[in-house]
Amino acid sequence: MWLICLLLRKMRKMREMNVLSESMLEAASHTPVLTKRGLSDVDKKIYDSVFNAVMNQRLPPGTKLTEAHFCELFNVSRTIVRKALQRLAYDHIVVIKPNHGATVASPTPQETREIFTARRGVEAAIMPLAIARASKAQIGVLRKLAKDEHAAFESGDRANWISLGGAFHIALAELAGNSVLKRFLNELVSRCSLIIALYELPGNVACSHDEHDRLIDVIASRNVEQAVKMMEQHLLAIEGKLNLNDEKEKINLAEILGLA
Amino acid sequence: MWLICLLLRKMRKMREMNVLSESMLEAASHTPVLTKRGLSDVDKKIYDSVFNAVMNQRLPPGTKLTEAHFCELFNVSRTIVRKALQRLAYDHIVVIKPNHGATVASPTPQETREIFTARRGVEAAIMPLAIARASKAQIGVLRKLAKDEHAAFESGDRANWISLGGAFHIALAELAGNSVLKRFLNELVSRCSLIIALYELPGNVACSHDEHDRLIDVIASRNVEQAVKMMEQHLLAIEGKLNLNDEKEKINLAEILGLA
DNA sequence: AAAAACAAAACTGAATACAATATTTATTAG
DNA sequence: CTAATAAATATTGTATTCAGTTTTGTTTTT
Repeated sequence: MWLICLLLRKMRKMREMNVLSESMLEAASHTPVLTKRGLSDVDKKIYDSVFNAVMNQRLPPGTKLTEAHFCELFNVSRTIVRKALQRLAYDHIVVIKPNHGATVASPTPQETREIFTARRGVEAAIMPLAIARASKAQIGVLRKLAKDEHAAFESGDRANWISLGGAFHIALAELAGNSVLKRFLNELVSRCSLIIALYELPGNVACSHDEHDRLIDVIASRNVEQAVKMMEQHLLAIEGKLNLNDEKEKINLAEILGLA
Repeated sequence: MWLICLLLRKMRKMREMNVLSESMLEAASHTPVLTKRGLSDVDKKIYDSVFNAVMNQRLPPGTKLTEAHFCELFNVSRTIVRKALQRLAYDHIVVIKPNHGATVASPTPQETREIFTARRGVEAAIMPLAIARASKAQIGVLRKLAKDEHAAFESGDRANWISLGGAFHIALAELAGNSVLKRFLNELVSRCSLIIALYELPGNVACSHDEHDRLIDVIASRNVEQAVKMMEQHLLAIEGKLNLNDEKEKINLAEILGLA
């Protein structure tokens, strides 16, 4: 009995205490020490490096991000590292607990539902603006993105494909020409990427290629009402494919231990 | 001729270089040095103090916020002050320019339009959620807020009245039960308060008391479609009362100098 | 007298140092 | 050998220090 207890505790730790390995952050150091002036820029590099690693699912949720580690990797003081981590925390990519440092966020099912609800709202607000400003050329850009996404899917590059799926939505926000909504969507899309990494049922697809294509068609036809509706359906479909029962953890632990 | 030039330069400086005076931040120091442990909390105090001062229009847009000043006021090191200022910058309450420090944000007309557009979208997303969860008691809370708002208006306490006007919308977001949308709206409402301070035509009212009352009626009747529409109208009305011509500055300078 | 150049002060940017807290490892009693 | 305890280590929180930049004030030059 105590053995199971011990194992359970260990399992929980293993899950929560992923450790940052350098391979997770694509070689971002190699700072050629050409920082002419005191100008920083490095904090942005750290931010992007973590952000991209999370988006591409190289940094799994729960991974501990130790400040000192980044100091080595980027050759800066903790001052800079902390700045980057605090910004990441603000964007809900990482979570900072006082005296416990930063870890990659792992949204709960409840949070997930809230995020998707918010995203539906924001994308609904974006759509009419995007349609109003969509030129032939810009629709071409969207089509290009959908094509790339399809290619990534075919080639089996799952991480890249998820990333491109997000890029399509970001491009739409860009098109809308509202920097506030774009920033909101940016946060939501990246958090959704995190969520998909956490909750997507294996073998399932997050965002089918055709749906984006059909969305582009409706946008091109400038049918606002239909476009908004289709976007909502699209997002509901993505959410529906997640495994969001709140008892995920329990179930997993049970099956890992070969019980039940 | 050079005198006019000099005056113009001085005027511009006066406008942009408001100086933080302690009276602007309601007595927030008085730290009884009871910080038992290293636990901070102070950065939140600084954040709130600035935030409230901006919301209540005690800190006008453009005011320079010097780090050292806050160090004295709150008896902490610049580390803490910087953390608070960076968070404020993230929420677009203040703007940080490299090597120039933090100043209270002064949104441009273009930004203003984007903020209001975003706000219409976010509030439209919030409304159905709020209606779905609105109990009798919660509607009572809304009515109480509207009443307080009316009282503040009657008593001529303009700052408090604007603040309460925002509080009504925040309460609605709270009711919706979506923390993400609530956070978005929080940012938008506070930025709108800033904007009203900057752009509202004197003698105009930002948010008429009756409108909130009528909104509550529609919410109580659970008519989602009508409520969304009314909210949109309400926000458009607020925006419409602003003086958003891009040449505001030029005009003001000219009339200040008594020319034209 | 106006403009330019220089000097001083104020302020921000970033690294380091020190203190507090958490986590791990070692130790010892049961 | 387990469980509890204590030391050691690692990590975060905050203050201080030094360096670089901007602003301000003064002097010098034309």
